[in-house]
Amino acid sequence: MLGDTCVAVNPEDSRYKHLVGKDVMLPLVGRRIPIIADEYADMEKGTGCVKITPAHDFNDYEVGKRNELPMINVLTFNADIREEGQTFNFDGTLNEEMSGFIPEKYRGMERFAARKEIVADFDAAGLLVEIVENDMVIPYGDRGGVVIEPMLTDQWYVDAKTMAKPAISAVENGDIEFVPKSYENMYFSWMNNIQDWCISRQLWWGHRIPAWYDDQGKVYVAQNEAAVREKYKLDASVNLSQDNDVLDTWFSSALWTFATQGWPNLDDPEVAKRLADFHPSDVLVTGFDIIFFWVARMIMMTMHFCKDGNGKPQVPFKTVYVTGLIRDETGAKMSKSKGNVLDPIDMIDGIDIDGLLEKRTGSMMQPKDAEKISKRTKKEFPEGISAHGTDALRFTLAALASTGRDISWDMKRLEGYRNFCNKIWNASRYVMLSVAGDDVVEAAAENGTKIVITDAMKAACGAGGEEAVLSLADRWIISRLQFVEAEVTRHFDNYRFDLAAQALYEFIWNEYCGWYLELSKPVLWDENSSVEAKRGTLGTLVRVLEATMRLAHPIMPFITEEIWQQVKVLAGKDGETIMLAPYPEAQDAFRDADAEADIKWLQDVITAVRNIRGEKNIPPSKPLDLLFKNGGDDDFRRAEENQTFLKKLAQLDNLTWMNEGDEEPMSVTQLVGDMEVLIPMAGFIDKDKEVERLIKSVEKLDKEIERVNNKLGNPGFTDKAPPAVIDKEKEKAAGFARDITKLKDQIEKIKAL
RNA sequence: AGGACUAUAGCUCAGUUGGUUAGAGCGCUACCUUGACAUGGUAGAGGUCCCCAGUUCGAAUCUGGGUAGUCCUACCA
Repeated sequence: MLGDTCVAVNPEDSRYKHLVGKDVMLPLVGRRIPIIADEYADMEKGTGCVKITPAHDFNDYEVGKRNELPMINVLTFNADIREEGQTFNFDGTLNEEMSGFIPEKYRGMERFAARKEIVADFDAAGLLVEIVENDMVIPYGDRGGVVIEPMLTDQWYVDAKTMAKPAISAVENGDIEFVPKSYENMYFSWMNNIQDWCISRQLWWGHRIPAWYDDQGKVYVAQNEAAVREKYKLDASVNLSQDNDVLDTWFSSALWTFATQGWPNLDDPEVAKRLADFHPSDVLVTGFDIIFFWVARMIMMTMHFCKDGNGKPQVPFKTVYVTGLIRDETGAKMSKSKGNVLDPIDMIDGIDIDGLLEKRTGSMMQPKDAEKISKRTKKEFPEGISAHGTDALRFTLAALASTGRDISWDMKRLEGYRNFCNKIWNASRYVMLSVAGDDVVEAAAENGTKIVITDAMKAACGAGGEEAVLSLADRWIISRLQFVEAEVTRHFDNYRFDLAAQALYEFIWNEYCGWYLELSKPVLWDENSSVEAKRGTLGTLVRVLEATMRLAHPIMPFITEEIWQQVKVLAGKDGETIMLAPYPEAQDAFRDADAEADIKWLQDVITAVRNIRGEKNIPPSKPLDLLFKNGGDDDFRRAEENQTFLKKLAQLDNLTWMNEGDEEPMSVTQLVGDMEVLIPMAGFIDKDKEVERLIKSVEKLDKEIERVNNKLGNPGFTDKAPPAVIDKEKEKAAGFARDITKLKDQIEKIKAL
């Protein structure tokens, strides 16, 4: 009421049209104020008339500016009523005409008391018609918890619209790229609607505003006081005092890429060189929630202050990699007051439940919150958090970092990747056991020392280039290593840390540990293997492990360094640390499509046998006989060449190739390509169950073949689809048909037995 | 209110420009103390790709509408 400078009605409001342009007398203060028409007044609300207080309300401020109304500041910095209102024109200059008079009884009064008093005085004067409940959202201060009152103050502003223009085009023309790209929309929508930026803050911590005032309040701006005196030719007789305000933290932060290199001391040759070398920088990694606050401001400020040799504005960085936020297991944002914050250190080192409770509730201001949080914490982590290690945490973050989405933290994933670290460690243990022998490895483990690498060990691995023969498995894993190297590199290049992590996981666990280590055993444990063959396998074990450690190092720095230090010499490498070792690069010369195809066949046969064991509940310890049937030349060759591998990994006694017309014993069958794998099971087989199992497979294939045939029978498909797609479908159909024929044969045979 | 994003297995998530029998890890089931590892091994079950319509020979994928959720911005005399 004390600061009102007009009454607004809606221009469409027929009730009040005739009053627009007239004045009313503001009660209590006796101020004469105009009635104006402004669409801000809502005809539906209340009387449809609303009083306007431009100095103490955001909306009213806008109305005031639109209608060029004066503004009257009636509050002190304590939010008490002033002795007299300060009256300004809409452009901020002092207003001499409108009175800022405040009745004596309100002067110096606390704001809420004054409000009550004014309502009471309205009532007493017979001016109060009714009091209506009105729900509204009022902003409260974070720190003090009191209602925030907008008011007029002097502040420093940056003309953001002007600065935004080059910053927008830098992203439009690709000088700066967001990853993922979709965040560019967010950036544009912010930059295109940018408001002038208030950069002054009333805090004690920060860069002080470089503005000085003389005793008359006249303002001078320059880099420092001496510069001010020189620039404005002020001698020592003029008293100068610097503005007490400091710069917005984002203003200071926006200087980061160049200020850290020594800007603005460009005359210093070292600073100039640093800027030339390191500016613009490459990649900024940040959360999407500060694209507005920081990223946009950095781009604007840098392009304003930094120019290249031709005067073209420099960007601060070329790529902005935007991460998601880590949320808790229920998807809620982590916050202290909710008590759902997980400290990375606790996941690395572990913490007991008491320590965790103390951490989460120790500094709570509200005791009732503390109780809730401690209950929740006890339920979620009854035993506290166990130690998982740095590498596991880092790997988990990489694996979960798919682009453009938040991460709901999953402790189970962390456990899985801790197990992965353990797996790697044990694989390296197997390699060292194979190279150095049990006694040496165990002695070293007991003493906590490294295994001393002898010349004999090096020679056993072929580290000096001694003659070696590679097994099929050796050639296969070397070929697969090329593949994973290329994959991981590609994913890193695309900022797909999740896919890089997945490729590493898949290769190390399934291919290297799951298959290759097992395939190395028949060679290493066979007394009849030649020295060269053993050297080939040992050398491959060691070299692939060494390269894999370098490949995984960015995501698991510690365990890879530890293992690398042990195996580097065996792999013929040297160097102080894995950190300085070159990153692996795939080499086409080491790719071996034949070896990959052969091993694929081997895996399929072994899996087929294991499948039969699983289905029929035959323990792995019981050796079986295996019959091959209907294979081609490749099948025959592969079976011949890989007898040792097959016997060891599938636990087989005899391998027999069936010829046309041979009597077929009662067997369980699996298909491997065109070939059939048979396990004779006279006496153990349940005829009905086996038939049932086979019928189920046939039914599944029938469905597939029906689908494919429908497709192929559709002229729309055969006319319009690309030939490659059609061929693929035809091939599929033929394959299904072959399989069905074989399975049906098998069903007949079993039924006939 | 305006804008953006998300929806795929019980859970956490992949699925590149439309053509896969829709994948991974965890969890689940059965079996296994085989000389790296039970923080392990082998095999397996589990999906109306939120709903509706459209485009197309063909849609988890593209378009429109709807539902649910998350976030940002603004405002509510």
